[in-house]
Amino acid sequence: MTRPQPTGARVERARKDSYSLEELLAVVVRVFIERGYDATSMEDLARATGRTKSSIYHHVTGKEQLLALAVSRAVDALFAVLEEPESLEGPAIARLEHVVRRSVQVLAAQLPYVTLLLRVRGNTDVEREALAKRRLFDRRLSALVADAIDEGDVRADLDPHLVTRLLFGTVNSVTEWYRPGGDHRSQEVEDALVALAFEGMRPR
Amino acid sequence: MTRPQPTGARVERARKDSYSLEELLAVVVRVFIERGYDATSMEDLARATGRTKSSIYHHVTGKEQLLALAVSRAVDALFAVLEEPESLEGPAIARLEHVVRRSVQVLAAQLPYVTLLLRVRGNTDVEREALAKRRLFDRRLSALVADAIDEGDVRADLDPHLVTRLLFGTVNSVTEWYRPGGDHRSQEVEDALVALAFEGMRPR
DNA sequence: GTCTATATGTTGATAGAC
DNA sequence: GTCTATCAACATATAGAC
Repeated sequence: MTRPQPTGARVERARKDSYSLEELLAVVVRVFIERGYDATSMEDLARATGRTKSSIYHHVTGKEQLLALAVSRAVDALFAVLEEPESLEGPAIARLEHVVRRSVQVLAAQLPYVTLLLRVRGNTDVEREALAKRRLFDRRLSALVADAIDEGDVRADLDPHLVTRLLFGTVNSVTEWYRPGGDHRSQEVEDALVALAFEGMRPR
Repeated sequence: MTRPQPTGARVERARKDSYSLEELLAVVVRVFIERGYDATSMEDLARATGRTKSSIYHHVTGKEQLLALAVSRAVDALFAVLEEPESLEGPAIARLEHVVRRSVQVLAAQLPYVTLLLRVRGNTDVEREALAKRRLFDRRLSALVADAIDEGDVRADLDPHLVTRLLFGTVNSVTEWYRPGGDHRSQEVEDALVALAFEGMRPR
């Protein structure tokens, strides 16, 4: 979903533009999350980046494109997980565990972008497209859970869709409190989440 | 947190005002959730309620008070759960299960208000106060989980705070997809969530 | 308790100088 | 590529008639 660098342009120029946009986006996303996308004005973004509104309009067509660029990073990273060999081969239960683990990793590594993706509501075209992508992702996960039930490795007494929703509700909820360098490390969260989801809270 | 009806006023009048505000609030909260609090204009609310902006200003001091009224309903309902006898007496594991079950019930019964509470970000005083209440609630839950670990009924190999966050992250994530009259009934969600949280996905 | 009309500020976006 | 200056649209909120 993200476009590769224009190969024809002078390398010096392309590199500089790209860096500029990347830098801009990092700041913008931080503000979008802090204040909410809608509550954030272009003036806020100008202040946060130390530039003027006009300068931002030189890089992007408007506020909505900034959102589009940000959520596409999250979407790309999450869908890439589904294409990894470990997500495609082997018993469904192992594929499911891999997708859960990698989702937590992506969430931690791309925290601002994933957070923004999960907060999208559907007011604009960009947001509706992002929601459509999320639904597509959910459908892939649901199939994985259903397969794991068929193979006898996930309990069959619960509705597969419900299990999917609760499982990835748990994964997604991590964006609400996980902070790099905070109380818990990414690896610890990943292990605890998998342990709880697969084995439960009670001692065995 | 919600004030009782003024007992001195004429009953007819008080009842009508109260009903009016309740009716207004129900519509307002629906729009807040649909479009997001910040993205919702007073004009949007006027249109949705079939009245004018001025008419709304006759009932409340402004947009922020509407948010305050809405989130206080959710806060009140959730804190009431913590004061129920089953939340205060008996083994910690049983108290924990009760709070989880009742939280899901409250979430389903007061879906719009709880949804709004969980989406609050902290831009205004009202939002910051709501966030403070949520932190207070979380601390009570964390103590419950810690007690259950001490009593040997929850596995001791995971950090209590982490378990709390994942457990109630799962509960809260239900607002993202649960709809009354939708695919799953409230009771089914409650049972599945408790089953997964306590026993895990794997067959025992 | 509702309305129309309007004050006052802020928004996203553009024009044009440097 | 950044700036200042500005626009038209829209925001919250209020005044005052009915």
